[in-house]
Amino acid sequence: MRDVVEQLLAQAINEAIEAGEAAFSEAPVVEVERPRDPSHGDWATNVALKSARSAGMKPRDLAEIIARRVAEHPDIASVEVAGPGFINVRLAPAVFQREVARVRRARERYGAKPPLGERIQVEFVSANPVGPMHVGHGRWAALGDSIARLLEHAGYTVEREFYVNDAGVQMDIFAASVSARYMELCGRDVEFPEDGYRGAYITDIAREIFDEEGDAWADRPADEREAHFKEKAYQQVLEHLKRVLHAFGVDFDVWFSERTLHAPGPDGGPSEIERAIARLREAGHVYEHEGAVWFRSTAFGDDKDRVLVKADGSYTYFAADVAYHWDKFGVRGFDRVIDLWGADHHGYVKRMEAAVAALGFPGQLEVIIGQMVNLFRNGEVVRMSKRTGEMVTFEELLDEVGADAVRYFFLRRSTDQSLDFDIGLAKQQTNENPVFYVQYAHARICSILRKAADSDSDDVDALAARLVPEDTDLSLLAEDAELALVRKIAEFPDVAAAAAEQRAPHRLTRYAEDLATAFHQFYTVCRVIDPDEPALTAARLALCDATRLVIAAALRLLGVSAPVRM
RNA sequence: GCCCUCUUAGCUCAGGGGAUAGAGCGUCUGCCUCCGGAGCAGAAGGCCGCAGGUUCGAAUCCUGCAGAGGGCACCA
Repeated sequence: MRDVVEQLLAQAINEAIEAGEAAFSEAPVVEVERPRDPSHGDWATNVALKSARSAGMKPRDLAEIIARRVAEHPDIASVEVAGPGFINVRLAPAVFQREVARVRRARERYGAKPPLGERIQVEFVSANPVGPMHVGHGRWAALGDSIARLLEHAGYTVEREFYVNDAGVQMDIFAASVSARYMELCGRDVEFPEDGYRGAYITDIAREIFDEEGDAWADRPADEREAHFKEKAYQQVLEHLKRVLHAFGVDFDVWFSERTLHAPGPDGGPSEIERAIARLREAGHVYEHEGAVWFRSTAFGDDKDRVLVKADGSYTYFAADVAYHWDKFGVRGFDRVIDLWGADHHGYVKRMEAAVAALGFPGQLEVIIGQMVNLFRNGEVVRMSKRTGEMVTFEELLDEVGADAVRYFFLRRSTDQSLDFDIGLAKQQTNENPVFYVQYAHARICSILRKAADSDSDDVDALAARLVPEDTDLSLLAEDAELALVRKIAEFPDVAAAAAEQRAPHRLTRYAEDLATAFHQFYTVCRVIDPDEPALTAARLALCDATRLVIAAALRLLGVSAPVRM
């Protein structure tokens, strides 16, 4: 709706120019906004304030000229010039009434853009496959998936990717830890690795191997045993990750193994890491110093240069990441890549951006830093420590609270804000819980549709189609509460577009709550089903149905279900 | 020491350079002969951390300061 109003105003300005009423040394750019105060109309623009100088006129005089032109359009109910030179526009009810029909036609595609032909990769979670997901990973999962949904809605072609760090030292420690627990189960006296993982899940994995394969591995050489256990345990953790994420409504298109970057090329040639470093070297961004190979990242805005190959000849984690990002851009050809990292990785952003720029894709990597989750239970902090193993895993949280509430709460805060999650509150099914407030509005509408159709069916789409014919007269929707609700509905495309552009799903949670409120207000004031007023009933059912569809659309972008009953 | 994020109502937080700064919770007052009260209406509550600057206009942009959290490896 924003673009329509902007176009209308731009057209009015052009008419004024053609009529010789105004001349600009610089072409005015029209931007409209929704006034905070509804008494100021549906949309407002400051174009007269902005371009008064280039027109050589007083802002208010210019505003008057534009306003007079705009007022002639049939979609405009009224125009006024206010304050220093704002132009406030009120749209005709017919504009909003048309929007109800548009929603019911477009359904979940309401506000969605046609394909732009631009491919974006969103990489998120990417937890080390050495243990269960923790609660913070859950937040990245909700965030990454919702951002992906928003981008798809905005017309991008999106791939979701999970980077599996299956090649590093962490994996060795992991294997050694499982091996030690296994030996304990076999009754052998072994020392647990000092830096090993002490979580109970390590013992669980060891027991599973023990139950399956007995104590046969106890007498084999340690490195052979650990190599075997590494793969077994790795597969188990990967299955765990996939299962939990799927239960959370998050499914990745690609699980990218770090090992493939270290492996020799298809013809036995250099690995992807070696090729990526060679590429940087050819571009002149690599030098040697004290036996190590360095990337001159300072040339691209980093604080200091970074090591790619250590003096002992092994690659840094960063070298693998350079190769990984070469693969994203150079091999797979994404137009844009969004990496979602935890706050503890923010120091890594500059060097990664530098590497991507050096590889020839400046500005195409976007790193989003998500803040942490602090877990509470009824006001008391729940401590989480991976080392000691005393932790609430994400799976436990999911089991206890449920996917809908967890996702909604994780998405309700802005990304750069750390999040206090209270398990007790999220489980509460009361008005303190915004998820239920929104879902309740949806279920309530479904109940109205069932009642109007005198049916007990859960197929509300079919009920709505039957109850509201195509030619329903929507001009009967004229009460304040009705128009306020339609206005809120009509905001959805702009809100979804802004949320996508800003990578900010939390805007949608707020919108969903506002929409639910507008519906409840309407419902309190207007009786929907009235046997004496069949035409009005049909119009109001159409409005209810449009509300239902938009609530469902908003929740879908958040990855939260829209229940038909509660 | 350097870098990143945050600081808005009693609490938890929204706020895309604009008009009288918003929501939820909490507190107080009302609304059920009627489609789901998991609802609705109203009241009280603010030096937008502090100080400068840019602008016709700043909670919003810039600089400095203070406070909170996180990060600073030839770790991953």
